[in-house]
Amino acid sequence: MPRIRYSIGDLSSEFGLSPRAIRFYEDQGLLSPARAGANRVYGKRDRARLMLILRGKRLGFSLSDIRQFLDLYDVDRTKHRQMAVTLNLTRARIRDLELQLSDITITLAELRDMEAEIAAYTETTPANDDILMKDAQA
Amino acid sequence: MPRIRYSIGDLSSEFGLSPRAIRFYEDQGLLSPARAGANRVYGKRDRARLMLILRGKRLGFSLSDIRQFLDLYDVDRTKHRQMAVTLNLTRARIRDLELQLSDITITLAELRDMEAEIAAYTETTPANDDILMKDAQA
DNA sequence: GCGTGACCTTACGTATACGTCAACTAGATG
DNA sequence: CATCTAGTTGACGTATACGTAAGGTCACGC
Repeated sequence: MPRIRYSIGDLSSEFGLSPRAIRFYEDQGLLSPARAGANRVYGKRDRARLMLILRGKRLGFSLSDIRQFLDLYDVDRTKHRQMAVTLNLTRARIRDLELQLSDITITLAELRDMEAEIAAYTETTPANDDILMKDAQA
Repeated sequence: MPRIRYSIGDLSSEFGLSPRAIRFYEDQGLLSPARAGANRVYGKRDRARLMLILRGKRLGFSLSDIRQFLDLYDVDRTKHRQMAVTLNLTRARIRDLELQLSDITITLAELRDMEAEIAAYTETTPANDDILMKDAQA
């Protein structure tokens, strides 16, 4: 069976984040490891929570979002409230990302136009005119 | 012919940004309006620059990026250096956005999975198990 | 007894783009 | 004259997620 006690360095190197970051999550109330004297001692549960945190981050949630479902994850035995909250946050996040997606798509199109025009310009090398001014007119 | 002198309030309300923002651009070296006493007086050129700034922002460039081509825009008569720099910044930005795009696409897929699973879960309402733990295992 | 490594706390620094006072001045208006 | 409006500068506040000293503790090995 796997180890069940980890130092901050263990988790740090296992997951490739700084000890500072892990302590920061604790400051923010996302973790609360046991202590051996002054040293933090993480158990299986703490490690699982850390994995949830990292997953949440990969999905673009803020630490306070993550704290929300992490808190519920502890308290709510039936998991219904947790599920509901998580679902809400998830849907909100999806909406965000969908917006970003269309923004980025549009912006990319503009930038590619710009790139093409500049490239064409610098190849033919006329002498004057201004790409950037294109839609910056009154 | 259109007006050729604008107060900070004129530009502020025309473009829908705060006077504070406009002064901030000046602090950052993006603008340098004339003065009438202590008051800022913006000319046609300043207004054009402000439009370039806003366009740059829409395209997601940082103010320091924008300052780069704005600086060159003034000095470089032939525009070759400006074009080159702008082209580089544009291509870098395109790479950024392409990365973001794939990140978002992937994340969206994950989130939609998550949403579906949670929704299914809360409908059938079993009693235990944990969606979030899905890939948070050792 | 001493150096080393891993850990600890406190607390300021970083980046970005402004927001938000505070305190003051100049010009126009009633 | 009093007030209102628009403008000015300076400086601290905001949000996020840590980085980065600086200095101290503790166990281990030699």
